[in-house]
Amino acid sequence: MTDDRLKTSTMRRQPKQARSQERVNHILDVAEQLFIELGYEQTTTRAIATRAEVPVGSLYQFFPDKEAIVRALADRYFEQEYRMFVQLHAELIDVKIDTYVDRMIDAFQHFADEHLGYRAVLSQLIDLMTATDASQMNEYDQLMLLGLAEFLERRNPELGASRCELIATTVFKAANELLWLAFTRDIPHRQALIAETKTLITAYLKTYNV
Amino acid sequence: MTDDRLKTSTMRRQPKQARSQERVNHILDVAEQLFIELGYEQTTTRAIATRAEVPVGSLYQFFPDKEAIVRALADRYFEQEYRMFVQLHAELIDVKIDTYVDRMIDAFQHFADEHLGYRAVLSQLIDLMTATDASQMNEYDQLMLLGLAEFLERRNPELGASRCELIATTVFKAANELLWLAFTRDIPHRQALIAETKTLITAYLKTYNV
Amino acid sequence: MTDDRLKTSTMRRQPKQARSQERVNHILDVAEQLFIELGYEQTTTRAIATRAEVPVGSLYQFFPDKEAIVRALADRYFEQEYRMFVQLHAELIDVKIDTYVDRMIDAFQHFADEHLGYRAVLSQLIDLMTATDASQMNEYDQLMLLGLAEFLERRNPELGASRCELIATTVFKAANELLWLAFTRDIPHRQALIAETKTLITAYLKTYNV
Amino acid sequence: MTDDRLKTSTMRRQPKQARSQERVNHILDVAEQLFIELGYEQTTTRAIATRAEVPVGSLYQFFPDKEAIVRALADRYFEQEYRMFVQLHAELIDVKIDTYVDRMIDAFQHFADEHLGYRAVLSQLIDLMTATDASQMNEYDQLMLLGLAEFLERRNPELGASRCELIATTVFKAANELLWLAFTRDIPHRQALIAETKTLITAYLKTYNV
DNA sequence: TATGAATGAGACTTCATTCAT
DNA sequence: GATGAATGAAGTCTCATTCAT
Repeated sequence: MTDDRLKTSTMRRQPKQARSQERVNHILDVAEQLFIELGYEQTTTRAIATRAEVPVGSLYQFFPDKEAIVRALADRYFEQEYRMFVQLHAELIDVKIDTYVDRMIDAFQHFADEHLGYRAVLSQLIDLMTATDASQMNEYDQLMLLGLAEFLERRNPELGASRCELIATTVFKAANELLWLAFTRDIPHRQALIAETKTLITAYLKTYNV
Repeated sequence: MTDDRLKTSTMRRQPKQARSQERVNHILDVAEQLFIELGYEQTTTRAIATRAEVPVGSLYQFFPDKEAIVRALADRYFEQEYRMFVQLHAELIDVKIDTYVDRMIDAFQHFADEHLGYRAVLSQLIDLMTATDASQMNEYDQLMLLGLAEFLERRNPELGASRCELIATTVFKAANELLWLAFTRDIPHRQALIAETKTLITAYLKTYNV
Repeated sequence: MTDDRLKTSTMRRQPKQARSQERVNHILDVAEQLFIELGYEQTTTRAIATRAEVPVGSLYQFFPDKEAIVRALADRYFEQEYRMFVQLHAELIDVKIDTYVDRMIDAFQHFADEHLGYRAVLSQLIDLMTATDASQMNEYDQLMLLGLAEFLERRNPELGASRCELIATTVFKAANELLWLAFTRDIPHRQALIAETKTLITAYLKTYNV
Repeated sequence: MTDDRLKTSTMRRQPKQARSQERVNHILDVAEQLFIELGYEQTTTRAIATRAEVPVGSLYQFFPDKEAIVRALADRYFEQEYRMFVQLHAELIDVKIDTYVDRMIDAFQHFADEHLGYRAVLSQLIDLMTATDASQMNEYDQLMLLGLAEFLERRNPELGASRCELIATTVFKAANELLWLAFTRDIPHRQALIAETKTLITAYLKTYNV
């Protein structure tokens, strides 16, 4: 589980100076907000530039095109989420499965709570990928998945690596979807849905004695 | 659980003649294909019209605008899916839960197999709704959900109606997401993932003794 | 001063039956209303047909194209206005000029009062003519002008025919414009403006001892 | 009577550089010509752009939409006309009324002579206003009107301000209309009509001892 | 004769991206 | 490097008119 740094291959110029890095982050913040408000297609590069108070020309110095902005935004999310996971995972390495599930789900929910643009950006990212390649997970998701898989295998070595990956995938996707759904509900329903999610995942994992 | 009528409020003119109905369906088929290939925004009304070999004007005779096309497409999916569910649900009313889950999931997978545009269309629909109201489920999904909830309550009346609805929601969303994921995989992985989905759902429902 | 009948050269088919004539009039009524509400260009032939509760096809049976509708409408106005003028003119043939001006202006104002579409239609007519030929007066206006000119000449034969035509033209145009302006004002201002118009015209005509 | 600034609120971007200002003027010149030739509705933005040899995009950089072009054109006229009036009015402040009328009318006729698009543009402007608010005069016309009204009151203070405004309005409208009419006539008739206009206005004003 | 679905040219406008300054 | 005016292809949608039924 190597600790990767932010992939920046999508950026035109790696800002060397702190000042530029700030600018890039500011642009991303603005873009995130606009994507949430208007959606990707309805958000114009000019709108981003204007709201970020940078000239369009400058924006294009950091990002080769509009698509690069979503990608950079997604990268930023992935990295943060991944960091959160790695740290919590280390803390929970020895607790029993109910606790692991409980704490993890709470953590992811908390993350989503604070990153409202995540879904808007992600769904756009999926659209962009559809147009080109296919639905491959991003590197960080992959890493988290492997982290969970290893964890499961360590707990029940009989399962084998590939089976554990499958289980991890199942857990991730199911939990992820339900967490998103929870977000669209009011607080009481949200709590209930999150509790169910925990029940679902725990029941599943228990069938594998992990 | 009444058998509802095709919602056509999104259409400008309800085609009365078989000829026109055919045309509308053909337009929807073409639109579906293009949405899959290019995504909603990249698909132009002109492209739809051209590929469907109808003049744009005709297209606009049936659909007031581009958005109405996605909505009509979604309606078409929802209705078909719902019909499928109702019929199968009736057949499985008395089988044990493992079998119910097994057969249902197979059926939904089969449905998705044959309606590749479903997801592309749905995700766009979500974007459109975000712009206006919020993430409310469509009528048909709602009906299916209630169908499942009633089924659960009949099996274990102690759960109560609202709890059963929550469980049903959880099941639907989790299964749905995993099914979509399965779709992006090659056949062997897909089968494995579907099997896991069944395990997941069954384990969950068993905790409720249904 | 021959009494002309409605010019119908612009109509495709001269409705022979009373039923059709009614229909044509109804279409014109509706068109008038829509031209007032929306303007000529914004009024679609379909809108006219729909509101008139006739099929578009039928509309095109009476009018070769959209332009023909404005023309027919204008003709209708001209004829009515002309009739009004002829009758009043006969009544006033011997009164003194102040009275003539007073009564005539009141009459024209009354006419405009009851034909709100007049100006909308007329201004469109002018645009249409600009595109083709030029600003020639219509036949009925011409007839009214000659009527007034003859009247002036009879009162002061020294002026001569052509001079009287010039004076008549001046009177007509100036009065007409001010009457239209009066229309855009609220009632008190309107009354004042009409009084001024009478003063203006009377003062002018008195310089010619008519 | 302050000398007002060019109203440019209708323009998207106030061209700061001489180069851009030239471009805007050129676009307006071309638009004027096309409005004269074809009328407002028949003149397409593309046609304007093409004839002006600018890309459509550039046109839309200066004008938010087609309507803004007519408005800007009208503003240009109003301002020029107003300047002309102010200057001449100052020169004629002490002459007797016959001379004032004579010189003013000649000046307005001369202005119209050189601005053939004026009427086409104005009549469209009226249509546009009808759609929104109502027939309110533009600022410059208002200023000219007040200028004339003050002039009249100074000459005959007994009339009072509001009465003088009414007289000024009457004079303006009547003269304006006849001038436009004069334009549609050949030179000899035009001269005659203009002479009559002077007679009309002078006779009228003399009834007020100004 | 009556109908109204069908047609498709073309209108207005937007916006990602470039490049001269 | 920084700027933002310039570009023009392309998108959505309208509507007068026709013509098969």
